[in-house]
Amino acid sequence: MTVSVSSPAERRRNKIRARILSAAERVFAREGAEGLSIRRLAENIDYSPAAIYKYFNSKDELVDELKETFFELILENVNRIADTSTPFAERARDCVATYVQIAADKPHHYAAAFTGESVTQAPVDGEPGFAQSKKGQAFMVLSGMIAEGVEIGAFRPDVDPALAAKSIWASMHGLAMMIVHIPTFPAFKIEQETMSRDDFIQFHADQMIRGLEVHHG
Amino acid sequence: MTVSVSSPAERRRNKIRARILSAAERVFAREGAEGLSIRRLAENIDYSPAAIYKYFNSKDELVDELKETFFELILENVNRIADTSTPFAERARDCVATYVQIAADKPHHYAAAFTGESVTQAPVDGEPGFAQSKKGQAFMVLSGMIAEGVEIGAFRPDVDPALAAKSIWASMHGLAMMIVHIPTFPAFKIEQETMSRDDFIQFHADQMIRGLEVHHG
DNA sequence: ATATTTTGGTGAACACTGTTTACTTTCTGA
DNA sequence: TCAGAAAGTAAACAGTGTTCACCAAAATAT
Repeated sequence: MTVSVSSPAERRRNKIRARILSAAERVFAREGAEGLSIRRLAENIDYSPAAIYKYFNSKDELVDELKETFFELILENVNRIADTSTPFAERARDCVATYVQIAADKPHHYAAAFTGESVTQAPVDGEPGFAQSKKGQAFMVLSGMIAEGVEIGAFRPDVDPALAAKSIWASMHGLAMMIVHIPTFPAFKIEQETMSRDDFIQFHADQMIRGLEVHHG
Repeated sequence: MTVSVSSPAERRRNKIRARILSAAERVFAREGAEGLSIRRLAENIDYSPAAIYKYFNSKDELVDELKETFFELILENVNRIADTSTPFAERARDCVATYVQIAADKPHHYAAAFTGESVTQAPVDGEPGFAQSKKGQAFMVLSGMIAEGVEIGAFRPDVDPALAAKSIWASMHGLAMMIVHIPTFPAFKIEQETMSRDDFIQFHADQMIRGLEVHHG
């Protein structure tokens, strides 16, 4: 084993890999996976199309890496909020809100992160480490927060945190997907008089959390 | 104008159109839009690829028709349930459950119905009749049911039906998408001990509705 | 310093895709 | 019967992801 953790050749290679990813990121953010063609990408970075295959085994692997770093971004933000000491209810809402907002900011990333997940295709034995994936980690943070809510006494004592987390995650996901696919959501363009997107996100988060709260009528 | 509402030529044409759609439906259900190629489709029905363009202007238009009839299926079922006289709470849950279940049955249809909706692309002026589309009608049914819930007194009097409907629709949509993209949802394959899918759908529906109910503590 | 192997890069091809064009055949309406 | 429309087709265009044989340069080993 060499003593230097990264040889010059290795660093040079990583640099080019990063340049490819960076160029890919730019066009992917605007046009999604369909719009990102190997040939166009190669032209952008002034290489031959085949060269890219020296750095990535396939286009799918390349965009997988884009998706993973995207969820890393979500995870970082959500985690940062989850660790603050603001009141529990606010904190929970803020987590949901930033999750959805980041999704709305990079719609192609978010949609692809789930869509590409192989519709209907059987999981490849145990799923390649959902718990390890950034997506899985983001879910764990959410799940942990809900457990905290139960401990604190903010939520009904009979809620199963793992179960409730899945339900809330689904609801969050739904709102994110709606915004991603219907750019004007929650408006339908017919109606002019509607709540702003940010307000609606808050409203939705409240609605979700209300389902877990103890009924203090 | 001819006296016969459909000439023999016209009927023949519709028959072939239907055969194309039927063949397309079969492969689309299994492999989605990507797997459905004009050439394969043409081979299935024993025509030349170009022939299909005498019946449809583009592949997109063809699959749009598949998606629309799919949402027609959802609309019919949800409508049928909404019109029964079973207790309100059950009825509401059943609507959600069947919506999600039909989505789970034809994952490619459901995913495509939203995914193809043009991510991030500006709506083509007023959206081509969302209220007229089967999707829009399905939303109206939901919205109506919630309004009914408010009148009945089952829901808090301060809920805006249109707003709540959007929130619930988003939550429904999220669960449907989760199931579509993660075939084992709500399990993550790591954990063996989990609630069954149907039970989870019920749980999720309860959770959503609880957010609207009056707090009878 | 020389020989050898690995790496980075390429042009050309393969097997696909949706779509269009020019052309022929078939059917239909007057 | 005959003009014109409709139905159907082969071939090509312009893309796509990917692979293969090949070459040069750099890293490694002798």
